[in-house]
Amino acid sequence: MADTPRRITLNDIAHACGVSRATVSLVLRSSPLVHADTRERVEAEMRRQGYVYNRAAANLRQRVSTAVALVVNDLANPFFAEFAAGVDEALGAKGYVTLLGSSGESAQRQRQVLGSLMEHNPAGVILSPAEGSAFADLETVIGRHTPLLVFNREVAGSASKGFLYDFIGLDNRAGARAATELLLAQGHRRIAFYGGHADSSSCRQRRAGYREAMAAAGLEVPDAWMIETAPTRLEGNARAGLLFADGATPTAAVCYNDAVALGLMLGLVREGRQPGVDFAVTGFDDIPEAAVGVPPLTTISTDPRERGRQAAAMVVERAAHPGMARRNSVVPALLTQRASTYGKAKARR
Amino acid sequence: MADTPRRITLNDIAHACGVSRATVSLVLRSSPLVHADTRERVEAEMRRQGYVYNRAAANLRQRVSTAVALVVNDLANPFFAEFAAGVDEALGAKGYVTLLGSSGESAQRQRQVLGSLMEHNPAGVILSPAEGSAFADLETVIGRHTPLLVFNREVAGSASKGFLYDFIGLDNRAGARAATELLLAQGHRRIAFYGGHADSSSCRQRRAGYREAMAAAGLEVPDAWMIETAPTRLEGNARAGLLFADGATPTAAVCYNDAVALGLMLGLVREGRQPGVDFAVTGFDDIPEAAVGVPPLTTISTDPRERGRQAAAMVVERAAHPGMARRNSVVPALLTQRASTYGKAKARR
DNA sequence: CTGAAAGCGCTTACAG
DNA sequence: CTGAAAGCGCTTACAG
Repeated sequence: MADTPRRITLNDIAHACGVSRATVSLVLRSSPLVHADTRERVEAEMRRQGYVYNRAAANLRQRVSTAVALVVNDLANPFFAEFAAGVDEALGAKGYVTLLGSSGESAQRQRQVLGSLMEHNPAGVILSPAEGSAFADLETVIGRHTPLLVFNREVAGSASKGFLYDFIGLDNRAGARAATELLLAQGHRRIAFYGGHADSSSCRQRRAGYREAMAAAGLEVPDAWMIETAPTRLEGNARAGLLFADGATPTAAVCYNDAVALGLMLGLVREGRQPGVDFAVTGFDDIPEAAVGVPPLTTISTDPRERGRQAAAMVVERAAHPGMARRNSVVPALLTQRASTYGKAKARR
Repeated sequence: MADTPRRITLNDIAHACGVSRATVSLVLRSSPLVHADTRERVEAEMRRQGYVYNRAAANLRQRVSTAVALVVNDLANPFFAEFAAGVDEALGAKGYVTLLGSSGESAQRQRQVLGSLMEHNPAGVILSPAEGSAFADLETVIGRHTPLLVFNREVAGSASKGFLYDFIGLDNRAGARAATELLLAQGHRRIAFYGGHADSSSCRQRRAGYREAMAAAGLEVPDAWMIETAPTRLEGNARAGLLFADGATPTAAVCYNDAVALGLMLGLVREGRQPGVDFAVTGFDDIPEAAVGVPPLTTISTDPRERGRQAAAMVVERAAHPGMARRNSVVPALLTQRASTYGKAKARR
C-alpha cells in the first residue's frame, strides 16, 4: 500500500511456471493446443498471483475494440435512464463494456464528450443527439470508421455521401394520432396539445399526428390549444392555467410526454378540474410512474429499455458487418389505456 | 465502406510530414520543444487526414488509466440515475471516462460485471453495492491495486487487513431522527415508521434514528407501528391500510424513502385520510417528484447528484495518492420541510 | 505441444 | 529542435 506494486502480467506468470508467455496466452484463450497439465499449472499460478487480464493491451494488438460509447442527453430523465439500462444490459451480455457520456442537451458539450470517448477507440457509438446537433459536427468527431447509431431524434442537416448511420426512432406521429383518436372516440371535441418544445423533432412529429387526427375528424385547432413547455413535470404543472385562459376551454389534452402529463394532472386539481373525471389527459413514454399516477395515465408505450437492447444489438452487428445495408427502424408506439381518459358520457360537467 | 480502411496513426502523420513520430507525439502533447512551423505543419496534416488519438495505446505505454468503473444497482432508479449523472459529469470534467455497469441488486451479477470492467484497467472503482455483497468477493475481483469507493450501503463482512476503500454514505440515522423530531415538535405523538426492508443497512439505520427520537421524547413504539414494505411506490401504496388496523392508530408516519411516502399518500386518501391535513408524512431522498407531490412532501435531502460528484472527486484523488489516509464520509441529510407535515393545532379531526 | 520474434499505437530517455 | 531505439502487455504466425 505504501507504494503501488506493479500489476501482474503474462510475463510474471510465464516466468513463475517456466513456460513462454505465448503458452500462457494460449491458456487464457482456452486453446486446445496446450497440454492439460501445463494449463492446470498456469491457471493455478494465475489465481495465486491474482492475475487480471489486460484487455486494453490485447485489443491494441488485435486491432479490435470491446467498448461501445453511449451518449445521452440526460441520465436523470427516466426515459434515458431506462434506455441506458437496456443498452448496458445487452452490451454486457455480448462481452462489451459501456463508455458513458452525457451531453446535457448541449451540442457543444456533446462534441467534447464524443471526442473524448472516440479516443478510447469504441467499436461503435450510440447517440441520442442533443437538440441542435448537426451532421457536420458529428462526422468530423466520429469519423467514417466507427459505426454510429442515432436514437430517438433526428440530426439536423443531412449526412454527407458515404457517411452511413443506423437509426432507431419512435413512431411519434402514429403515437400521438392514436392518443388523439382515442379521445375523439370517447366523445371529446375540444382537445389541446400540451407541452414540449415546438422546435424539437419529436415534438413536431407528435404535433403532426395530433393535427392529422383532428383534421380527419373535421375539427379546427385554435392556436391557444397548442401550448409549449419545457418537457418536464415542473413546467407541465406550472402552465396548466394556460388551458383555461381562453373562452373555448378544452376537455382533454394530448401531452408531449408523461412528465408533462403527470405535472399537468396536479395542475388541473389546482385549477378545479379532476383528471380522469372532467378532464382527460394522455401522455407519451409509459415511464414507471405513469401506471401509479392519480389517476393512472393513459399513454403511449415506447419501452425505452427494450429500445436500448435493440440499439446495442444493432450497433454490435454493424461493427461486425460494416458492409450491411443501412437500417432505419421506426418503432410502433402502442396505446396503453388507463383511467386518465374517459368517455364523455361519464363526464360530470 | 466496402472494407474497413485502416485507422490513421501517428506514423501516417509523421510520414506525410517527413518528421519522426516522436516529433508528432510532442506536438500532440503540446510540448514547447517543437518548432512553431513544424507544429503548424503537423497539425494541419492531422486535420487533413482526420487523425484521432489512440488513448488506449498511450495509456498502455504510460502505465496509466483514464477510465473509472461505475457500478450501480439499477440505473432506472432515480436516486442512482442522479448519482450516475453526477459521477459522469465530474469524471468528464477531469478528463476521465466512465465505464458503466449495473448489478441489478444481484451479488453474482455484480461480480461478473466488476470482473469484466477490471479487465479494462480502470484507475478506480465506484460501487454502490448490491444487497448481500461481501468483502470476500470484492477483494478477489477488484484486487489491491485499484482504489475502491463504496457508496450508500455498507458491504457485509469486514475487509481484510490491507484492503482499504473509501466510503460515502448518508447519515441515515440523523436524517430519520430529524424527521421524527419535526413531527414531535409539531405535536404528533403517535408516529409510525413506514416502509423499507428491515434487513437492509439503510433501513436499520433510519429505524434507529426514529427510535432514538421517540425514546428521547419518552414515547413507546408498538410493534404495529413498524411496517415493512418493498421500497417502492407501489408497495407504499398497497400497505397503507396496515397503519389503521389497530386501535392506537398513528397520526403521522416517517417513511423509509420518498417512493414509499408518495405511494402512502395515495393510499391514505383511499383510507379516508388527507395527507398534510389530518395525517403527516415524511420521506427520504428528496427525489424530483417530492416537491411536486400533492401535497409537496417533507423529506430528507441527500442530493444524489452532488454525492456522485463527490464520489468521482474522491476516487480520482485516491488514484493519484494511494498512500492517503482512508476516507469515511457520512453526509449530513438535511430536512426539507413542505406541506405534507403540519402542526397538530391545524388538524381538523 | 512450446518458444523466439515481430508488432499493435503510442511515449520516453538518450543522442545528436 | 529532431531522430533512432526500446518498451507498455498482449497475440500471432512461424519454427521446432
